[in-house]
Amino acid sequence: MLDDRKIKVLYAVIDSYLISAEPIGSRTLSKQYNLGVSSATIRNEMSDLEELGYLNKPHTSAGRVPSDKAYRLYVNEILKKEKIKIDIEKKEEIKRILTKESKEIDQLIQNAARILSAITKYTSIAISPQLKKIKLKHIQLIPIDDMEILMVIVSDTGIVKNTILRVKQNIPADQLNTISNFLNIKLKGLTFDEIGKTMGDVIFKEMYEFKEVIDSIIPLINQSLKDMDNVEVYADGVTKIFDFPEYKDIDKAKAFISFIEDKEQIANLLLDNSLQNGLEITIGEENIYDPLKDCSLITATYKLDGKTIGKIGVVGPTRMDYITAIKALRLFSINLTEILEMFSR
Amino acid sequence: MLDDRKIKVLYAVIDSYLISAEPIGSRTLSKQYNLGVSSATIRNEMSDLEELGYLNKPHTSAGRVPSDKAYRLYVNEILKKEKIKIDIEKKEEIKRILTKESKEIDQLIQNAARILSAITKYTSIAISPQLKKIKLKHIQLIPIDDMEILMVIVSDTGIVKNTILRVKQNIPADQLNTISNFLNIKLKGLTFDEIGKTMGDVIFKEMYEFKEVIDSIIPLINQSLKDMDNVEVYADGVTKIFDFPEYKDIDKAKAFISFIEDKEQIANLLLDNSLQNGLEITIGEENIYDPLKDCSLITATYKLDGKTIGKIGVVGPTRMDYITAIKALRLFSINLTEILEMFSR
DNA sequence: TGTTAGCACTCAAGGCTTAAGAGTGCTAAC
DNA sequence: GTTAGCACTCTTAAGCCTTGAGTGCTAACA
Repeated sequence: MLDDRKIKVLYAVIDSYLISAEPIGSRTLSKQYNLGVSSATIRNEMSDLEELGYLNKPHTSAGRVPSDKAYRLYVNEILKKEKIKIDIEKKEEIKRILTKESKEIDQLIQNAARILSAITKYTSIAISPQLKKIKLKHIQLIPIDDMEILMVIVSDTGIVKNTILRVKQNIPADQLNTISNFLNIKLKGLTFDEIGKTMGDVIFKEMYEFKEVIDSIIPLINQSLKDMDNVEVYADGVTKIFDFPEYKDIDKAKAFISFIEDKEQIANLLLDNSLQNGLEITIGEENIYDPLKDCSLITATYKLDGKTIGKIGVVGPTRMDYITAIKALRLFSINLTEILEMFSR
Repeated sequence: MLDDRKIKVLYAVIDSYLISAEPIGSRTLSKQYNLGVSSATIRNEMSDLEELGYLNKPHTSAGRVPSDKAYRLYVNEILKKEKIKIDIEKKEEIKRILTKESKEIDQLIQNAARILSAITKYTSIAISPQLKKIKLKHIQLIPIDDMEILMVIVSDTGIVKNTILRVKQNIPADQLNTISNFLNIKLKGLTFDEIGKTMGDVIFKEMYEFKEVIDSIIPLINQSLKDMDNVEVYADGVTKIFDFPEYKDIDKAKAFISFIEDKEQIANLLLDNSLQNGLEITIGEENIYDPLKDCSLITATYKLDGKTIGKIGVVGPTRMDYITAIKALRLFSINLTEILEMFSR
């Protein structure tokens, strides 16, 4: 469908537009790119490419601009050719920094978002792991006051969460200890999902002697688990969007920043296609969310125990430097997975 | 120095500018405000006011605009006259919402920032309490793995912090328990400041039998305490700045948003004058930080045990609705203090 | 003496026109 | 099939003019 020369012309247009953000015409193209044919011929090819939907004209005499379809072709080709080898040295350097600066997982993801944005010059977004998929490593109930119990939960990824449970009667420390130990034995190694389901059954049958105490605690634990299931959303480099001429328009910039600031929406965005594995690129109109319809979103997942547990990505104009962005995301995907592996050991 | 009529004219200019954001001329002023004199007289008064530094002219034929000095006069007058009675009903409603939606202190401050921004239509910023000033309620060391100990710290405001300590040798659970109990007895009720100072002394003398174990833990605990001393910074409604015509300029908007996004800078800003008590208003050039030099910043403190432990504020154009903002901040100051009181009980 | 009307003057902003420049599409010749 | 040439299109920037809001000064008035 697209012969060799058409591809060449198309790539030249894309290349030029990635750099300049200006529509390009046949004559300029023939001067700047050594295509071996005259501007008139290029003109004809460009006309064909427009008809095929790969190029757009902002107006009659303005030169042409790549369409989403063109970027899609271009990106698919990049991915196919595996041009994108990550720089091992850079990877290791970033891994060092991340490991050094991050003591817990939330911090790790936040730092990753920060560095990713700094490297790519685009806005970065990320979600921290969904607890549902993470395994319990330790649970402990600690008496604080007469009516207050601190519940501490440690996951296998090193995440620690605590909730203060307010109970109606005083529960002696040794009872709490016994209960803690029991819960540990029964629940250790289960995901939070599984805990949610089995909790009721197990407890009521086997811990009859502490029934009264447990009755008052169990709903609180369940509630706490539910509360914990919020994924954290991080964004960094939001104002980088101002660097792109396509966002010189204040309303567009506002829409973009407002969108990124809305953590809930970003969570939905990143949880879409339910953490499907690997690298994902959504170009322009392919995006569901309106403010992203002239952006491209590139995301990568990170894993633990072979299971995808979170996502990190960059957002920029469709005219973005896909190669750099893809490289960076591959790199972070691998690094995060490796560091999480270390954390959980 | 300023006679009655000058004040009247000045206030009319301010009033008009607060609403319209446009420079106002003598004729328009005389038509819209019932000042009882002709535009020519107003013209003379405005000329005087300009000479005195209360009015500025954007250019020769553009009408006049209040200066920072004018706003300062205006604001001082507002504060003096105590015009600003807070709406008890509204206060209680917000208190209800805050109490309902906030389980821990960080969440409380974040929610407060969110609601404050929604009410005032300005960008809000806040810092969570500085741990230094907060008292320890409970500390517990929990064994997790062979080489890992979880340290949980509960403050009197209900803040819970944990750190995983990695130690070199396995420490038996009962030893950890003994140490925990000892630490609790010795440190309970002290502020983190005081703990940092006395820790070394107390421990080494009295816990000789666990010296070896403690030697390996103490530095880790100290480090953790230091790590914890980061105040959290929250901002909300950042994009509200786009609603003001003075920020239609993209570079100004970028500078503003970049500034607000820089949490460290905001922390410095709010920690300035070291949490001096009460309401504070900084107008335009009074601000130290460049991006705020045409903004006004209004902050209020919140307290615990009579001690100021944090700050919340709004940032807007100097042309801001001071009365609403001041009312809102008074209200949040009181509410946060009251809710913290509840939390710590 | 303070107030006011009147008038000349200033300046920004918006509208119009024009010219320049980049580009297209078509045609005819190579 | 490729290319040169040309008429045509459309945006952008510059220049010019007009309009309108506003100022400051002067002279007259109460």
